[in-house]
Amino acid sequence: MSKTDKRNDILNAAMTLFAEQGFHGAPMAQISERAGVGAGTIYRYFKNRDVLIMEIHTTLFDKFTNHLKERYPHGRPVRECFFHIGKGIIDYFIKQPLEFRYNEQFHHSPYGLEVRRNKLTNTTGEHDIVLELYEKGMEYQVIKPIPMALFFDLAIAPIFWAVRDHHQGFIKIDNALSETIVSSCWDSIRI
Amino acid sequence: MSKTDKRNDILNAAMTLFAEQGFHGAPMAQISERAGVGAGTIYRYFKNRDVLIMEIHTTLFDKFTNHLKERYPHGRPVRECFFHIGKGIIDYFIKQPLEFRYNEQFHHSPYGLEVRRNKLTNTTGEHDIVLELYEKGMEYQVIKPIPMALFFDLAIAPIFWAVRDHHQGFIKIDNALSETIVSSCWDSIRI
DNA sequence: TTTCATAGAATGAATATTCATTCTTGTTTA
DNA sequence: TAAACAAGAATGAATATTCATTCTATGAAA
Repeated sequence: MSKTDKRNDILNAAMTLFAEQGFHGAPMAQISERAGVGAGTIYRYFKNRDVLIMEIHTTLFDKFTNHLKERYPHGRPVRECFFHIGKGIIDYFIKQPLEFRYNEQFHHSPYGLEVRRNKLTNTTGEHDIVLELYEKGMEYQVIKPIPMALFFDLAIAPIFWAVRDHHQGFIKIDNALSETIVSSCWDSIRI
Repeated sequence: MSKTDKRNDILNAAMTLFAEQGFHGAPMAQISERAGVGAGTIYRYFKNRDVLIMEIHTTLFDKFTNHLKERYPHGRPVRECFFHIGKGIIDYFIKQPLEFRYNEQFHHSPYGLEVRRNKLTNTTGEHDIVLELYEKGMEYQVIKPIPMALFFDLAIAPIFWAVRDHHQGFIKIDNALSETIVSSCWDSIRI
């Protein structure tokens, strides 16, 4: 087994256990067991628990944003871009329950706040498609004149809550309902 | 000091510490210290840690719903009722940062899922004003025909996210912005 | 009024457990 | 053979809960 294999096993095991049981329900011993490695081996690949948690996040985040960027309708109207993103988020996380749960855990932990803070304050750097959408929407005056953070809240919050409800069995999101959700979010931000 | 005083001291100390440091950042010893009681005393009033956490939630929840029910415009149009609730939530949690943070912690923990499950499945029992609003909206066809859980998601999620952003300093919610937020949520659910 | 007895409230040191991290020893690879 | 890798036992710190003991308030007895 190659070096990267083992590293991946650890990442996967940890992601699954954190998703299923929360950060505090998954001790390192359990992670190592599930990954099929010794407890000490984890520390050959990750300095400590926190680093492991952050590493999982960046790995998942990259995978997720790559998915969103696939077939992204660059240059098309703001509304169309918004629908691409909204439905893309739903599609992705409906198919990936564990990644979704990991994400939820992460963003409601101290780690998550840090990340969000960087995201919202560092306008420089990373080329974020949602941020770009906001700026374009403002420029062409197709969305309400509201602060960027609020734009995120209105546009994204119901989507995540709805996906959560789907996974918890409160609703069943099919294509039609997905359309309804994104369309409703659009109604809340469009002028 | 009366018996209820001491119980209240414990509830308050625990609520504050849980809000500030999360459930896992506040050991019982710290709670007892802050409450000004012995470590063992907590266990005279609460069977164990979990019971304490649940008890805080029900206490806060009662307080919160009572606030929402004050001057509730019974019998008025659905839109007006919705604005009362939406702005009521914002007002309340802007003024009560600690209760808000406790709430967030709670609802993103295993305890929270349990509570929400009961809420959405037990249609009998508690007389919930948001539920009533949903049914009335359906009846008069002033809101979109969507599942109840999704109604919650669209109507409430951005409000909570926005309040969180306010407390984290990303936006500043004044009266005007509060109106904008609730109005935007309304746009997403109205027909 | 003062003294004593009692209930039960309160305490916090002691206990038992859990868990991240390190260390020692053995194994594989180059 | 030397160097890197892996395993899992050992360590020590943290922490929820318990429980033997102390304290306090009330009221009866002297």
